[in-house]
Amino acid sequence: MNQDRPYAQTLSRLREAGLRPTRQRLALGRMLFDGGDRHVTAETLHEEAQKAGISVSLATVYNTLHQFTGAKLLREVVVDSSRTYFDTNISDHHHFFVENSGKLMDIDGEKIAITGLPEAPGGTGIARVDVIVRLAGDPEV
Amino acid sequence: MNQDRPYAQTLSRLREAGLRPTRQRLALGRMLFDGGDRHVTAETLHEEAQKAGISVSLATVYNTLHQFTGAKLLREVVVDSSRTYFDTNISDHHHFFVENSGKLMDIDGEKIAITGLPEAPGGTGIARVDVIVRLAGDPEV
DNA sequence: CTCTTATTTATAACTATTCTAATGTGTTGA
DNA sequence: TCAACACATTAGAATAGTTATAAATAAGAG
Repeated sequence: MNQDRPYAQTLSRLREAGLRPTRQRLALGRMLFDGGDRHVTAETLHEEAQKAGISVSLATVYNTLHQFTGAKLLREVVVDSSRTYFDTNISDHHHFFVENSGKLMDIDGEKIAITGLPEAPGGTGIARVDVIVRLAGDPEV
Repeated sequence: MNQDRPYAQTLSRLREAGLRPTRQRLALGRMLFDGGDRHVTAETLHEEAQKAGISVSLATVYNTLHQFTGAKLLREVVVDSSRTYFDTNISDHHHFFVENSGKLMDIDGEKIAITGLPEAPGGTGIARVDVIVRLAGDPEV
């Protein structure tokens, strides 16, 4: 897919977000957006970049993940108090979280319906509803 | 309530859990279980103890919170990747989380119904389902 | 009261993340 | 093209929350 213009997709996303297409952002953007939906942490993405021979500092990985999140290219997922996950799937959806391996899996937002939600307390509004289904055991995949 | 035997409730809970009723555990247990439902972090509970003139180290607060959680006297709530919250309400329920103040509020589990949950992937089982309703703005209380 | 073992404690260590200040790079426009 | 400027990247220091360590203390059994 896009063998000849491998960065075209990321490039236009960066442009729309008003982010300069630097070498680092292009490389990270491509790793994130070129496959299907992904869940990464700063550490895992940094490691992946290293292995792919891309020289990028951990600080830049953090910066980039946050900038992408601000630009709505990524979404932050809070499931574990010891790490921050970022999700390339920004559509409405929820998660399975395998507690002993730290693996996340998407659950299509349309599949799940939540009824009976109380109204937001006065002065506030609902920013988002997250459903996290915590799994015990090891998925056999 | 229990003016004359203020630690009786905590004492029996500790006994059941097989935890020695030490000065620190009794004091923390009382702070946690004597009022209504509470949401604390190690820091907030430690600070509260200090203010009440109870001498207990932060390390002990952490130990105690984890022991209480292990004994199912508390539940851990993951809503924010920078702190760990503990909830004295151990019945089935969900949460409002006010993002800018870090305040948690319970949502009765019976009020909410979730339909369409996919089955747990093979090899795993659902350990728990958490619904977090993230609120923006300031509750006018 | 004494022994044994669990508990507490101060403090060091650790981990994930953010900050800082210096260096490097993309973009603009002359 | 290239100078100049604003924006990015970087290494490493700093920070926050939490956990580990090892010595001191206190609870329970006899």
